[in-house]
Amino acid sequence: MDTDITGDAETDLPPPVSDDLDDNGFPILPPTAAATSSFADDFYRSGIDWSSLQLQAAPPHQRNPAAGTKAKCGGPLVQRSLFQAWGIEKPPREEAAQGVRAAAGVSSSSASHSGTWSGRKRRWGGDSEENGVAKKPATCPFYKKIPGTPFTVDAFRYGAVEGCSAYFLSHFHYDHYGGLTKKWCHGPIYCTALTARLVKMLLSINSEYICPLELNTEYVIDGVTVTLLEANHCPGAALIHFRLSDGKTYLHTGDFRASKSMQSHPLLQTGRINLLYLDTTYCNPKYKFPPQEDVIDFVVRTAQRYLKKQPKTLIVVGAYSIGKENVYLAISQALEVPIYTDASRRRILHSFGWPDLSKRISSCDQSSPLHVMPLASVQHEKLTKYLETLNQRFLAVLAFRPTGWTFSEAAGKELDLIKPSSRGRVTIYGVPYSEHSSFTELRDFLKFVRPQKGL
DNA sequence: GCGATCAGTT
DNA sequence: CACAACTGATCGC
Repeated sequence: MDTDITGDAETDLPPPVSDDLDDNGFPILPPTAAATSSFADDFYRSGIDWSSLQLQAAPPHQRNPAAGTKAKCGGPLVQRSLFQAWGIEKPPREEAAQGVRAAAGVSSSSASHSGTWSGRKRRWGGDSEENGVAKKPATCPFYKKIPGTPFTVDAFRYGAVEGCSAYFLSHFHYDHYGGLTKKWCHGPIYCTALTARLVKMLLSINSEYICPLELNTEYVIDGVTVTLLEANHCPGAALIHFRLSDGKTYLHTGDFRASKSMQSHPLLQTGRINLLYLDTTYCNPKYKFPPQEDVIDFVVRTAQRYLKKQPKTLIVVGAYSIGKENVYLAISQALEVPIYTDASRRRILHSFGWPDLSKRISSCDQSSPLHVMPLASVQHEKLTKYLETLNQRFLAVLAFRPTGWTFSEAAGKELDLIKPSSRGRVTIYGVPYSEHSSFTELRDFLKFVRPQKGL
């Protein structure tokens, strides 16, 4: 039977569901006596879209009712191994530990997000609740709230969040802005200027709610000092650094790709992060991928090679709405050709305000051998049709899918071992170009940041 | 018609 | 395969 996680925040213990252990041995809901309010419990109970995680302090202290409240009892954080941090002994199977993902592709619903962990479907969030609990959007999960502040991050699908007077948006990807519509009226939205432009342009949010912030600049918002840092994820993506009036410092990474250069930021060098909200998409050593520059270099060399053999080759790069720009920008620069893409993407790319990108964008598909398309279009059948469309201007297609995760061991370490898939005149390369941190990058970042070491 | 949610896709 | 980030279909009003 379904339980309602949308219930009031005061509901400490939702009634147990039928199958209450997932494949990894996590309690879906604490079996009665399980007084353990472990991180995993809270995590699982809080629903959906794990957009960022809070690495909580060591001892699973006294059960903390209302997982979502700001009564975060400020327990110190100790970062141990990533697995230990969530009480995962050892991944029983391969997919075991991968999970602690932020922002799983789990949609807004309050249902079945455990799919990412176990592949088993489960429902536990029916809105139509029997016992008279008013139906409302799923409650904002605890890990999207910043304790001790009236802030949430990437929490737009819960209507007005109680106690929230400022809503932060880490970056403009659907799984993070989901819920934002032109009817938004629950409070100011803080984000980078670039993200702000996209929010306004594509979601028609009323300007009065949009509050752009410059990177690397301190703002005092509701008594909290807030600084946005470059996240190295997609254009406009930011890490959010909070300094509370009591001196506590929190870092919310959103989605990010950790890098050495990040470590030179003054705010991260103080060693004074009390609480870390981490993007752990690839929180498993099995995910390896090379530095972005290496992948870009590989893509460029490959494109050049194909063009040499067949000058009438069309190069296609797949991309989501935003992200992966550097892949096609690099090709454009190396081959000295413009970038063609459709009108809607042109509008988005121009809105970045990046002259080096804007000046290379073309609106004529015949004039450029470099086309950017939605990832979903980068498949043999669609590209074959597309090629016909272009009417003899091109004789072959070389396409890249920057996928971000590596299935083949090979691609992780030796790019030149990547085998393309060819059908007829269409060749497709999956390349491990990631805009999330790899496991080792995550580990190095944690070692550097050392959330609350020694308190 | 619109938003919210679910299912499906690469 | 598994993953992020959609996209489209269906539901409820």
